[in-house]
Amino acid sequence: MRTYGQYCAVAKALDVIGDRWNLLIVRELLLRGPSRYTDLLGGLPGIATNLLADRLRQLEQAGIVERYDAPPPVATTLLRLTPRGEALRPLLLELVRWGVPLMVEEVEDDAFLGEWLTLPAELYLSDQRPDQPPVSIELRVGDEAVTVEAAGGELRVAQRPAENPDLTLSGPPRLVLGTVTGMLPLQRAIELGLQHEGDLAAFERLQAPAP
Amino acid sequence: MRTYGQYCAVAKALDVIGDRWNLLIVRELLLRGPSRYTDLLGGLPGIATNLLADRLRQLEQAGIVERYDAPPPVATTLLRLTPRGEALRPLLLELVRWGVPLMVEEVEDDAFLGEWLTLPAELYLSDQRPDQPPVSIELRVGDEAVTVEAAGGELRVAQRPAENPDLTLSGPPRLVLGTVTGMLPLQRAIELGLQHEGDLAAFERLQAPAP
DNA sequence: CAGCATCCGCTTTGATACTG
DNA sequence: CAGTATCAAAGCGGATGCTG
Repeated sequence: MRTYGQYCAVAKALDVIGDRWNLLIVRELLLRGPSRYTDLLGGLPGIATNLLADRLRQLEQAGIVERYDAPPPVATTLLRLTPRGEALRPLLLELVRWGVPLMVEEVEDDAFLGEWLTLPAELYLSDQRPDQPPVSIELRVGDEAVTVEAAGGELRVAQRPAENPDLTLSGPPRLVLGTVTGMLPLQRAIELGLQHEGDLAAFERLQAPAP
Repeated sequence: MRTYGQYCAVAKALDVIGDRWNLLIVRELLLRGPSRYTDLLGGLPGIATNLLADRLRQLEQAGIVERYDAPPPVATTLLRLTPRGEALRPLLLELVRWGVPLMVEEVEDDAFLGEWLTLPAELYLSDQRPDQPPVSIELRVGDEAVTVEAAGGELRVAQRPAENPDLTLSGPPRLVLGTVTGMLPLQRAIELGLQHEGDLAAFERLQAPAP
């Protein structure tokens, strides 16, 4: 393992998670939970398969990822984060917070997966009206759906279509993400082409006042 | 610039700050404030000079670092963080938080600079007794000193010797850092060779209860 | 000396092909 | 499905040279 050779906590952390792709692999495992090798490959457009194999070995040795044999219905080897790996969640959220302003730029031909909406949703949305009855909102980009549910002050974000959403927002990645993060006011996003179906007031319940 | 090509905030952030050395350069500028090129070189043991020049250009173009001409007493070009660069501080602190457990391992022949104590000090120490009169503690490793001052609920950490410290703690990096982070109880650190001079109670005022 | 640029041997990456 | 094998191209670290 290549190391910076500095007795500094930042350098030591980067020795372990600073290599290219490492934090994106952690992102995928955080978002998807236990995953098969091939699922990770699918969630990491652009990675070379030998690199993924390599990095997983590294991360396993560093105690961030572990392998285990899933019981019969699945019956294959799965990869998951250890507690030490889960402990990277706050770091990932900080990366999101700092990275979101970079998302205003054009998409060109970037890859996009709906699951990538879940971290920003967790970071920027919350239940502002715990006293009100639950609401559920579906975010749609292409054929990928993310469900955001607020109930009793709790927010739950899941990577699946909603059953009876109070509101569905759909459109290109930039508009949906911009709306979620508050970088784009809802009305402005709609003017720019964000599709909506249902009760727009449901969204206001989730949106924290601008920080 | 090499990019992951993913429309995801984590990936976009790493496109900019994920390259080797980048976050350590930000660390140095956070710790030292505006710095000359050569000072950065000194604070980054192991970096190749061409890489530093390269990365500084990158960071400048990304709006994280800026150059300016210092007025007469200095009379040279200095490098400093832009507000966008300063905004990386919470991320660096998360890296410290996650990285500190890696510091229990042996030092081997890692480089060490006293300034690297300041981020952990900020993260792990705080004024627990705002009502009491101010205290000042000096941390010493070799000939490098860091001063931690608590007064009225505020904590200030500076990279210089203290004037009239209530307490001086000195010893090898592992003992001083272990004490600051609370990984090593004070008494245990002293048994292991941490030197102290002054009022040990001053330290307890700064130490937050284990989280 | 401060602030780089150039060259060079080595390692890492990324794309593709192939295997149990 | 879950990787390994191969190889060209890019990046890295170290040394050295150039310029104000």
